[in-house]
Amino acid sequence: MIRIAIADDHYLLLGGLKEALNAVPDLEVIGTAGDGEEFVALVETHGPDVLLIDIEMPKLTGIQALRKLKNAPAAIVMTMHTGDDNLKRAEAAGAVGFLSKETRLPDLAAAIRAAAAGETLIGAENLDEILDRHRQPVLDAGASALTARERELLGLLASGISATDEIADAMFISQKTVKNHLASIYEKLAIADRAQAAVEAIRLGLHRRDT
Amino acid sequence: MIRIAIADDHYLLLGGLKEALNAVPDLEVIGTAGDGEEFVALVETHGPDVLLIDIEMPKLTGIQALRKLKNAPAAIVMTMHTGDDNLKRAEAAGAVGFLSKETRLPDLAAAIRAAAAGETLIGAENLDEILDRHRQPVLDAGASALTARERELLGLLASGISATDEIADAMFISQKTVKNHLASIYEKLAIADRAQAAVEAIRLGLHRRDT
DNA sequence: TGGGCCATAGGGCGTACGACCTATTTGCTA
DNA sequence: TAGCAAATAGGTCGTACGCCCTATGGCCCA
Repeated sequence: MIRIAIADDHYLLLGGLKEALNAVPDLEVIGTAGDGEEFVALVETHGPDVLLIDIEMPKLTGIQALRKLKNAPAAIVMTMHTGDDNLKRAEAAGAVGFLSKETRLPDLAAAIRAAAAGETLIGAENLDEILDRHRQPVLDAGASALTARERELLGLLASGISATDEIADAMFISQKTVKNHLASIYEKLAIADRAQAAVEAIRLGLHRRDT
Repeated sequence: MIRIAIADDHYLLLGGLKEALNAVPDLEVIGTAGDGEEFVALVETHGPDVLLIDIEMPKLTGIQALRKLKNAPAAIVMTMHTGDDNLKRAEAAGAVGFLSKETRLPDLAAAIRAAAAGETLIGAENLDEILDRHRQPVLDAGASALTARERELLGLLASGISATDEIADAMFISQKTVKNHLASIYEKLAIADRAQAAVEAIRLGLHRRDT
Protein backbone atom coordinates (compact mmCIF):
# COMPACT_ATOMS: atom_id res chain seq x y z
CA MET A 1 0.00 0.00 0.00
CA ILE A 2 1.54 3.30 -1.12
CA ARG A 3 0.71 6.13 1.27
CA ILE A 4 0.12 9.49 -0.38
CA ALA A 5 -0.19 13.09 0.80
CA ILE A 6 -1.77 15.68 -1.48
CA ALA A 7 -1.40 19.45 -1.45
CA ASP A 8 -3.74 21.59 -3.51
CA ASP A 9 -5.77 24.69 -2.77
CA HIS A 10 -8.53 23.68 -5.16
CA TYR A 11 -10.77 21.68 -2.91
CA LEU A 12 -12.78 20.17 -5.71
CA LEU A 13 -9.68 18.62 -7.13
CA LEU A 14 -8.41 17.72 -3.69
CA GLY A 15 -11.53 15.85 -2.62
CA GLY A 16 -12.07 14.25 -5.98
CA LEU A 17 -8.49 13.16 -6.36
CA LYS A 18 -8.58 11.63 -2.91
CA GLU A 19 -11.68 9.62 -3.80
CA ALA A 20 -10.20 8.51 -7.08
CA LEU A 21 -6.84 7.46 -5.67
CA ASN A 22 -8.38 5.67 -2.70
CA ALA A 23 -10.37 3.64 -5.19
CA VAL A 24 -7.09 2.27 -6.56
CA PRO A 25 -6.32 -0.89 -4.60
CA ASP A 26 -2.65 -0.28 -3.88
CA LEU A 27 -2.90 3.46 -3.19
CA GLU A 28 -4.05 5.23 -0.04
CA VAL A 29 -4.39 8.96 0.54
CA ILE A 30 -3.34 9.52 4.16
CA GLY A 31 -3.95 13.24 4.20
CA THR A 32 -4.63 16.39 2.23
CA ALA A 33 -3.70 20.03 2.72
CA GLY A 34 -4.96 23.27 1.24
CA ASP A 35 -1.85 25.37 1.68
CA GLY A 36 1.91 24.94 1.94
CA GLU A 37 2.26 25.31 5.71
CA GLU A 38 -0.48 22.82 6.44
CA PHE A 39 1.16 20.46 3.99
CA VAL A 40 4.59 20.61 5.61
CA ALA A 41 3.01 19.77 8.96
CA LEU A 42 1.04 16.94 7.39
CA VAL A 43 4.08 15.35 5.80
CA GLU A 44 6.18 15.63 8.95
CA THR A 45 3.44 14.08 11.06
CA HIS A 46 2.40 11.18 8.87
CA GLY A 47 5.47 10.37 6.81
CA PRO A 48 3.81 9.42 3.51
CA ASP A 49 5.61 7.52 0.76
CA VAL A 50 4.80 9.89 -2.08
CA LEU A 51 3.86 13.56 -2.24
CA LEU A 52 1.50 15.10 -4.80
CA ILE A 53 2.00 18.85 -4.85
CA ASP A 54 0.31 21.67 -6.69
CA ILE A 55 2.56 24.62 -7.43
CA GLU A 56 0.01 27.37 -7.01
CA MET A 57 -0.92 27.54 -3.33
CA PRO A 58 -1.39 30.20 -0.68
CA LYS A 59 1.12 30.85 2.12
CA LEU A 60 3.80 28.57 0.70
CA THR A 61 3.91 27.56 -2.94
CA GLY A 62 4.39 23.88 -3.67
CA ILE A 63 7.99 24.49 -4.58
CA GLN A 64 8.68 26.38 -1.37
CA ALA A 65 6.98 23.71 0.71
CA LEU A 66 9.05 21.03 -0.95
CA ARG A 67 12.26 22.94 -0.27
CA LYS A 68 11.30 23.27 3.35
CA LEU A 69 11.01 19.52 3.84
CA LYS A 70 14.17 17.79 4.96
CA ASN A 71 14.45 14.16 3.85
CA ALA A 72 11.32 14.58 1.81
CA PRO A 73 9.85 11.43 0.25
CA ALA A 74 9.47 11.16 -3.52
CA ALA A 75 7.51 14.17 -4.71
CA ILE A 76 5.44 14.64 -7.84
CA VAL A 77 4.61 18.21 -8.77
CA MET A 78 1.30 18.88 -10.53
CA THR A 79 0.39 22.08 -12.24
CA MET A 80 -2.20 23.65 -14.46
CA HIS A 81 0.34 25.55 -16.46
CA THR A 82 3.19 23.42 -17.73
CA GLY A 83 5.71 26.13 -18.27
CA ASP A 84 9.35 25.24 -18.73
CA ASP A 85 10.51 27.37 -15.85
CA ASN A 86 8.07 25.67 -13.51
CA LEU A 87 9.50 22.32 -14.46
CA LYS A 88 13.05 23.48 -13.80
CA ARG A 89 12.13 24.98 -10.47
CA ALA A 90 10.34 21.79 -9.45
CA GLU A 91 13.36 19.74 -10.40
CA ALA A 92 15.68 22.03 -8.50
CA ALA A 93 13.50 21.68 -5.42
CA GLY A 94 13.90 17.92 -5.51
CA ALA A 95 10.78 16.71 -7.29
CA VAL A 96 11.09 13.40 -9.11
CA GLY A 97 8.03 13.91 -11.29
CA PHE A 98 6.25 16.76 -13.03
CA LEU A 99 2.73 16.34 -14.39
CA SER A 100 0.08 18.46 -15.98
CA LYS A 101 -3.32 18.24 -14.39
CA GLU A 102 -4.53 17.00 -17.75
CA THR A 103 -2.90 13.69 -16.91
CA ARG A 104 -5.32 10.81 -16.71
CA LEU A 105 -5.77 8.78 -13.57
CA PRO A 106 -4.09 5.56 -14.75
CA ASP A 107 -1.00 7.55 -15.73
CA LEU A 108 -0.98 9.37 -12.42
CA ALA A 109 -1.30 6.06 -10.56
CA ALA A 110 1.59 4.66 -12.58
CA ALA A 111 3.67 7.77 -11.89
CA ILE A 112 2.98 7.43 -8.17
CA ARG A 113 4.05 3.80 -8.19
CA ALA A 114 7.19 4.68 -10.13
CA ALA A 115 8.02 7.46 -7.67
CA ALA A 116 7.41 5.14 -4.73
CA ALA A 117 9.78 2.65 -6.34
CA GLY A 118 12.49 5.29 -6.37
CA GLU A 119 12.43 6.07 -10.06
CA THR A 120 13.00 9.56 -11.40
CA LEU A 121 10.52 10.69 -14.03
CA ILE A 122 11.75 14.21 -14.68
CA GLY A 123 14.03 14.27 -17.67
CA ALA A 124 13.61 10.56 -18.29
CA GLU A 125 13.59 10.07 -22.05
CA ASN A 126 11.91 6.68 -21.69
CA LEU A 127 9.03 8.04 -19.63
CA ASP A 128 6.38 5.97 -21.36
CA GLU A 129 8.38 2.84 -20.79
CA ILE A 130 8.65 3.60 -17.08
CA LEU A 131 4.96 4.32 -16.74
CA ASP A 132 4.04 1.17 -18.62
CA ARG A 133 6.19 -0.84 -16.28
CA HIS A 134 4.20 0.49 -13.32
CA ARG A 135 0.80 0.26 -14.89
CA GLN A 136 -1.05 -1.91 -12.33
CA PRO A 137 1.90 -4.28 -11.90
CA VAL A 138 0.00 -6.03 -9.12
CA LEU A 139 -3.58 -5.82 -8.06
CA ASP A 140 -4.28 -7.13 -4.61
CA ALA A 141 -2.59 -10.19 -3.22
CA GLY A 142 -5.33 -12.67 -4.02
CA ALA A 143 -7.23 -10.54 -6.51
CA SER A 144 -4.75 -11.20 -9.28
CA ALA A 145 -5.44 -14.90 -8.89
CA LEU A 146 -9.10 -14.42 -9.77
CA THR A 147 -10.18 -15.85 -13.10
CA ALA A 148 -12.17 -13.90 -15.67
CA ARG A 149 -15.40 -15.63 -14.74
CA GLU A 150 -14.83 -14.99 -11.06
CA ARG A 151 -14.28 -11.28 -11.68
CA GLU A 152 -17.43 -11.19 -13.75
CA LEU A 153 -19.40 -12.74 -10.93
CA LEU A 154 -17.98 -10.22 -8.46
CA GLY A 155 -19.03 -7.47 -10.82
CA LEU A 156 -22.60 -8.67 -10.63
CA LEU A 157 -22.45 -8.88 -6.85
CA ALA A 158 -21.16 -5.33 -6.66
CA SER A 159 -24.05 -4.13 -8.75
CA GLY A 160 -26.59 -5.72 -6.45
CA ILE A 161 -27.21 -9.06 -8.14
CA SER A 162 -26.78 -11.33 -5.14
CA ALA A 163 -29.20 -14.27 -5.38
CA THR A 164 -27.82 -17.51 -6.78
CA ASP A 165 -30.56 -17.91 -9.38
CA GLU A 166 -30.20 -14.33 -10.61
CA ILE A 167 -26.45 -14.67 -10.97
CA ALA A 168 -26.92 -17.96 -12.79
CA ASP A 169 -29.34 -16.37 -15.23
CA ALA A 170 -27.08 -13.39 -15.82
CA MET A 171 -24.06 -15.57 -16.50
CA PHE A 172 -25.91 -18.28 -18.41
CA ILE A 173 -24.67 -21.06 -16.14
CA SER A 174 -26.28 -23.36 -13.60
CA GLN A 175 -26.81 -22.37 -9.99
CA LYS A 176 -24.30 -25.03 -9.05
CA THR A 177 -21.53 -23.40 -11.07
CA VAL A 178 -22.33 -20.08 -9.46
CA LYS A 179 -21.73 -21.65 -6.07
CA ASN A 180 -18.52 -23.23 -7.27
CA HIS A 181 -17.20 -19.89 -8.48
CA LEU A 182 -18.22 -18.28 -5.22
CA ALA A 183 -16.46 -20.93 -3.18
CA SER A 184 -13.33 -20.35 -5.23
CA ILE A 185 -13.61 -16.59 -4.70
CA TYR A 186 -14.07 -17.04 -0.95
CA GLU A 187 -10.90 -19.05 -0.76
CA LYS A 188 -8.80 -16.71 -2.89
CA LEU A 189 -9.90 -13.56 -1.10
CA ALA A 190 -9.99 -15.20 2.32
CA ILE A 191 -13.59 -14.23 2.96
CA ALA A 192 -16.70 -16.17 3.95
CA ASP A 193 -19.87 -14.94 2.29
CA ARG A 194 -21.52 -12.86 -0.43
CA ALA A 195 -21.72 -9.71 1.66
CA GLN A 196 -17.96 -9.64 2.16
CA ALA A 197 -17.47 -10.53 -1.49
CA ALA A 198 -19.57 -7.50 -2.46
CA VAL A 199 -17.42 -5.25 -0.28
CA GLU A 200 -14.24 -6.62 -1.83
CA ALA A 201 -15.63 -6.38 -5.33
CA ILE A 202 -16.34 -2.70 -4.91
CA ARG A 203 -12.98 -2.07 -3.28
CA LEU A 204 -11.25 -3.78 -6.20
CA GLY A 205 -13.17 -1.63 -8.63
CA LEU A 206 -14.93 -4.58 -10.21
CA HIS A 207 -18.25 -2.77 -10.48
CA ARG A 208 -19.30 -0.91 -13.58
CA ARG A 209 -20.72 2.31 -12.21
CA ASP A 210 -21.47 3.54 -15.71
CA THR A 211 -23.78 1.26 -17.59
CA MET B 1 -31.38 11.35 -8.81
CA ILE B 2 -29.88 14.48 -10.37
CA ARG B 3 -28.08 13.69 -13.63
CA ILE B 4 -24.93 15.71 -14.23
CA ALA B 5 -22.62 16.33 -17.19
CA ILE B 6 -19.14 17.74 -16.59
CA ALA B 7 -16.84 19.57 -18.98
CA ASP B 8 -13.21 20.12 -18.05
CA ASP B 9 -9.96 19.61 -19.88
CA HIS B 10 -8.08 18.75 -16.71
CA TYR B 11 -8.55 15.02 -16.53
CA LEU B 12 -7.45 14.67 -12.96
CA LEU B 13 -10.18 16.99 -11.86
CA LEU B 14 -12.62 15.42 -14.26
CA GLY B 15 -12.09 11.88 -13.04
CA GLY B 16 -11.83 12.84 -9.42
CA LEU B 17 -14.89 15.03 -9.49
CA LYS B 18 -16.83 12.26 -11.14
CA GLU B 19 -15.85 9.82 -8.40
CA ALA B 20 -16.68 12.32 -5.69
CA LEU B 21 -20.06 13.30 -7.08
CA ASN B 22 -21.07 9.73 -7.80
CA ALA B 23 -20.40 9.00 -4.16
CA VAL B 24 -23.14 11.47 -3.25
CA PRO B 25 -26.37 9.48 -3.05
CA ASP B 26 -28.66 11.77 -4.97
CA LEU B 27 -26.16 12.79 -7.67
CA GLU B 28 -25.09 10.89 -10.75
CA VAL B 29 -22.50 11.89 -13.33
CA ILE B 30 -23.86 10.66 -16.64
CA GLY B 31 -20.95 11.82 -18.75
CA THR B 32 -17.78 13.89 -18.98
CA ALA B 33 -16.09 15.75 -21.80
CA GLY B 34 -12.61 17.15 -22.28
CA ASP B 35 -13.44 19.90 -24.74
CA GLY B 36 -16.34 22.09 -25.74
CA GLU B 37 -17.41 20.25 -28.86
CA GLU B 38 -17.44 16.89 -27.16
CA PHE B 39 -19.47 18.46 -24.37
CA VAL B 40 -22.14 19.88 -26.65
CA ALA B 41 -22.61 16.44 -28.20
CA LEU B 42 -22.74 14.83 -24.77
CA VAL B 43 -25.43 17.18 -23.49
CA GLU B 44 -27.56 16.83 -26.60
CA THR B 45 -27.36 13.04 -26.47
CA HIS B 46 -27.99 12.42 -22.80
CA GLY B 47 -30.04 15.39 -21.64
CA PRO B 48 -28.59 15.85 -18.14
CA ASP B 49 -30.32 17.91 -15.45
CA VAL B 50 -27.34 20.07 -14.53
CA LEU B 51 -24.16 21.09 -16.34
CA LEU B 52 -20.80 21.68 -14.69
CA ILE B 53 -18.59 23.65 -17.04
CA ASP B 54 -15.01 24.79 -16.89
CA ILE B 55 -14.32 28.02 -18.75
CA GLU B 56 -10.85 27.20 -19.97
CA MET B 57 -11.16 24.44 -22.55
CA PRO B 58 -9.77 23.66 -26.00
CA LYS B 59 -11.83 23.97 -29.21
CA LEU B 60 -14.82 25.66 -27.55
CA THR B 61 -14.54 27.49 -24.24
CA GLY B 62 -17.14 26.69 -21.63
CA ILE B 63 -18.91 29.96 -22.35
CA GLN B 64 -19.03 29.29 -26.08
CA ALA B 65 -20.27 25.74 -25.52
CA LEU B 66 -23.02 27.00 -23.25
CA ARG B 67 -24.10 29.59 -25.83
CA LYS B 68 -24.26 26.92 -28.46
CA LEU B 69 -26.74 24.81 -26.49
CA LYS B 70 -30.37 25.57 -27.17
CA ASN B 71 -32.72 24.86 -24.26
CA ALA B 72 -29.70 24.14 -22.08
CA PRO B 73 -30.40 22.73 -18.62
CA ALA B 74 -29.26 24.62 -15.53
CA ALA B 75 -25.54 25.31 -15.90
CA ILE B 76 -22.92 25.99 -13.25
CA VAL B 77 -19.67 27.49 -14.46
CA MET B 78 -16.48 26.60 -12.62
CA THR B 79 -13.20 28.34 -13.00
CA MET B 80 -9.73 28.58 -11.55
CA HIS B 81 -9.57 32.30 -11.93
CA THR B 82 -12.59 34.09 -10.53
CA GLY B 83 -12.33 37.30 -12.45
CA ASP B 84 -15.28 39.63 -12.60
CA ASP B 85 -15.46 39.62 -16.38
CA ASN B 86 -15.63 35.84 -16.39
CA LEU B 87 -18.60 35.97 -14.07
CA LYS B 88 -20.40 38.47 -16.28
CA ARG B 89 -19.72 36.49 -19.41
CA ALA B 90 -20.95 33.31 -17.75
CA GLU B 91 -24.12 35.05 -16.67
CA ALA B 92 -24.69 36.45 -20.11
CA ALA B 93 -24.32 32.98 -21.59
CA GLY B 94 -27.11 31.70 -19.37
CA ALA B 95 -25.30 30.16 -16.42
CA VAL B 96 -27.23 30.05 -13.17
CA GLY B 97 -24.19 29.49 -10.97
CA PHE B 98 -20.55 30.54 -10.87
CA LEU B 99 -18.07 28.78 -8.60
CA SER B 100 -14.38 28.85 -7.93
CA LYS B 101 -12.67 25.47 -8.00
CA GLU B 102 -11.75 26.14 -4.41
CA THR B 103 -15.34 25.35 -3.52
CA ARG B 104 -15.70 22.37 -1.25
CA LEU B 105 -17.65 19.32 -2.26
CA PRO B 106 -20.66 19.79 0.07
CA ASP B 107 -21.12 23.32 -1.26
CA LEU B 108 -20.84 22.13 -4.82
CA ALA B 109 -23.39 19.40 -4.15
CA ALA B 110 -25.74 21.95 -2.61
CA ALA B 111 -25.25 24.28 -5.57
CA ILE B 112 -26.05 21.45 -7.97
CA ARG B 113 -29.23 20.63 -6.09
CA ALA B 114 -30.22 24.29 -6.05
CA ALA B 115 -29.59 24.57 -9.78
CA ALA B 116 -31.59 21.41 -10.43
CA ALA B 117 -34.43 22.90 -8.39
CA GLY B 118 -34.49 25.88 -10.71
CA GLU B 119 -32.86 28.40 -8.40
CA THR B 120 -30.47 31.05 -9.66
CA LEU B 121 -27.28 31.45 -7.68
CA ILE B 122 -25.55 34.18 -9.64
CA GLY B 123 -26.21 37.53 -8.11
CA ALA B 124 -28.25 36.04 -5.27
CA GLU B 125 -27.47 38.07 -2.16
CA ASN B 126 -28.76 35.26 0.07
CA LEU B 127 -26.47 32.65 -1.47
CA ASP B 128 -25.58 31.02 1.82
CA GLU B 129 -29.23 30.68 2.70
CA ILE B 130 -29.97 28.98 -0.60
CA LEU B 131 -27.05 26.59 -0.24
CA ASP B 132 -28.04 25.74 3.32
CA ARG B 133 -31.50 24.93 2.15
CA HIS B 134 -30.08 22.39 -0.31
CA ARG B 135 -27.46 20.95 1.99
CA GLN B 136 -28.40 17.26 1.87
CA PRO B 137 -32.10 18.04 2.16
CA VAL B 138 -32.80 14.43 1.40
CA LEU B 139 -30.51 11.48 1.28
CA ASP B 140 -31.84 8.59 -0.73
CA ALA B 141 -35.51 7.79 -0.81
CA GLY B 142 -35.37 5.24 1.95
CA ALA B 143 -31.93 6.03 3.29
CA SER B 144 -33.11 9.06 5.22
CA ALA B 145 -35.57 6.82 7.02
CA LEU B 146 -32.76 4.72 8.43
CA THR B 147 -32.28 5.00 12.16
CA ALA B 148 -28.92 5.59 13.80
CA ARG B 149 -28.57 1.98 14.81
CA GLU B 150 -29.43 0.80 11.30
CA ARG B 151 -26.79 3.05 9.79
CA GLU B 152 -24.29 1.74 12.29
CA LEU B 153 -25.05 -1.81 11.28
CA LEU B 154 -24.66 -0.94 7.62
CA GLY B 155 -21.30 0.59 8.43
CA LEU B 156 -20.17 -2.72 9.86
CA LEU B 157 -21.43 -4.60 6.82
CA ALA B 158 -19.55 -2.24 4.54
CA SER B 159 -16.36 -2.91 6.43
CA GLY B 160 -16.68 -6.64 6.00
CA ILE B 161 -18.42 -7.65 9.24
CA SER B 162 -21.20 -9.77 7.80
CA ALA B 163 -21.98 -12.68 10.13
CA THR B 164 -24.86 -12.27 12.54
CA ASP B 165 -22.86 -13.21 15.62
CA GLU B 166 -20.00 -10.86 14.73
CA ILE B 167 -22.35 -7.96 14.17
CA ALA B 168 -24.10 -8.76 17.45
CA ASP B 169 -20.79 -8.73 19.31
CA ALA B 170 -19.69 -5.48 17.68
CA MET B 171 -22.93 -3.75 18.53
CA PHE B 172 -23.39 -5.31 21.99
CA ILE B 173 -26.84 -6.63 21.19
CA SER B 174 -28.37 -10.08 20.69
CA GLN B 175 -28.28 -11.88 17.37
CA LYS B 176 -32.05 -11.51 17.27
CA THR B 177 -31.88 -7.74 17.32
CA VAL B 178 -29.33 -7.81 14.54
CA LYS B 179 -31.81 -9.69 12.41
CA ASN B 180 -34.58 -7.27 13.32
CA HIS B 181 -32.46 -4.30 12.26
CA LEU B 182 -31.52 -6.06 9.05
CA ALA B 183 -35.13 -6.83 8.23
CA SER B 184 -35.98 -3.18 8.78
CA ILE B 185 -33.10 -2.12 6.53
CA TYR B 186 -34.18 -4.53 3.80
CA GLU B 187 -37.63 -3.04 3.79
CA LYS B 188 -36.52 0.59 3.82
CA LEU B 189 -33.96 0.15 1.05
CA ALA B 190 -36.06 -2.31 -0.91
CA ILE B 191 -33.38 -4.98 -0.96
CA ALA B 192 -33.28 -8.62 0.03
CA ASP B 193 -30.02 -9.71 1.63
CA ARG B 194 -26.74 -8.76 3.27
CA ALA B 195 -24.78 -8.64 0.02
CA GLN B 196 -27.09 -6.00 -1.43
CA ALA B 197 -27.07 -4.18 1.88
CA ALA B 198 -23.26 -4.03 1.74
CA VAL B 199 -23.41 -2.55 -1.75
CA GLU B 200 -25.92 0.08 -0.65
CA ALA B 201 -23.96 0.86 2.50
CA ILE B 202 -20.86 1.65 0.47
CA ARG B 203 -22.82 3.65 -2.07
CA LEU B 204 -24.36 5.69 0.75
CA GLY B 205 -20.92 6.37 2.16
CA LEU B 206 -21.64 4.57 5.40
CA HIS B 207 -18.22 2.93 5.51
CA ARG B 208 -15.28 4.51 7.23
CA ARG B 209 -12.52 4.30 4.65
CA ASP B 210 -10.07 6.17 6.88
CA THR B 211 -9.63 4.50 10.18
C1' DT C 1 0.97 -37.36 -23.98
C1' DG C 2 0.48 -36.38 -19.60
C1' DG C 3 -0.38 -32.89 -16.02
C1' DG C 4 -2.61 -28.68 -14.64
C1' DC C 5 -6.03 -25.13 -14.63
C1' DC C 6 -10.48 -23.45 -15.87
C1' DA C 7 -15.41 -23.69 -16.57
C1' DT C 8 -18.99 -26.41 -16.25
C1' DA C 9 -22.29 -29.44 -13.29
C1' DG C 10 -24.41 -32.58 -9.73
C1' DG C 11 -25.44 -34.50 -4.77
C1' DG C 12 -25.62 -34.32 0.23
C1' DC C 13 -25.46 -31.98 4.65
C1' DG C 14 -25.85 -28.72 8.29
C1' DT C 15 -26.83 -24.21 9.41
C1' DA C 16 -27.18 -19.43 9.00
C1' DC C 17 -30.28 -16.45 6.93
C1' DG C 18 -34.61 -14.02 6.00
C1' DA C 19 -39.87 -13.69 6.71
C1' DC C 20 -43.57 -13.16 9.89
C1' DC C 21 -45.37 -12.39 14.55
C1' DT C 22 -45.29 -10.86 19.31
C1' DA C 23 -43.53 -8.25 23.34
C1' DT C 24 -40.98 -5.02 26.64
C1' DT C 25 -38.58 -0.77 27.83
C1' DT C 26 -37.25 3.81 26.84
C1' DG C 27 -37.88 8.44 25.33
C1' DC C 28 -40.00 12.11 22.78
C1' DT C 29 -43.91 14.85 21.72
C1' DA C 30 -48.49 16.17 20.75
C1' DT D 1 -50.77 11.69 29.75
C1' DA D 2 -51.58 9.02 25.94
C1' DG D 3 -49.42 7.80 21.73
C1' DC D 4 -45.69 6.59 18.76
C1' DA D 5 -41.18 5.27 17.17
C1' DA D 6 -36.84 3.16 18.25
C1' DA D 7 -34.14 -0.39 20.33
C1' DT D 8 -34.19 -4.41 22.44
C1' DA D 9 -35.41 -9.59 22.41
C1' DG D 10 -37.78 -14.14 21.69
C1' DG D 11 -40.03 -17.94 18.70
C1' DT D 12 -41.08 -20.64 14.43
C1' DC D 13 -40.50 -22.01 9.74
C1' DG D 14 -38.76 -22.81 5.20
C1' DT D 15 -35.04 -22.32 2.31
C1' DA D 16 -31.01 -20.40 0.39
C1' DC D 17 -26.37 -20.51 1.40
C1' DG D 18 -21.72 -22.34 2.18
C1' DC D 19 -18.85 -26.70 2.56
C1' DC D 20 -17.14 -30.98 0.96
C1' DC D 21 -16.63 -34.40 -2.69
C1' DT D 22 -16.81 -36.06 -7.43
C1' DA D 23 -16.77 -35.58 -12.49
C1' DT D 24 -16.26 -34.15 -17.48
C1' DG D 25 -14.65 -31.47 -21.49
C1' DG D 26 -11.50 -27.87 -23.23
C1' DC D 27 -7.23 -25.73 -23.38
C1' DC D 28 -2.31 -24.87 -22.82
C1' DC D 29 2.29 -26.26 -22.20
C1' DA D 30 6.14 -28.84 -20.84
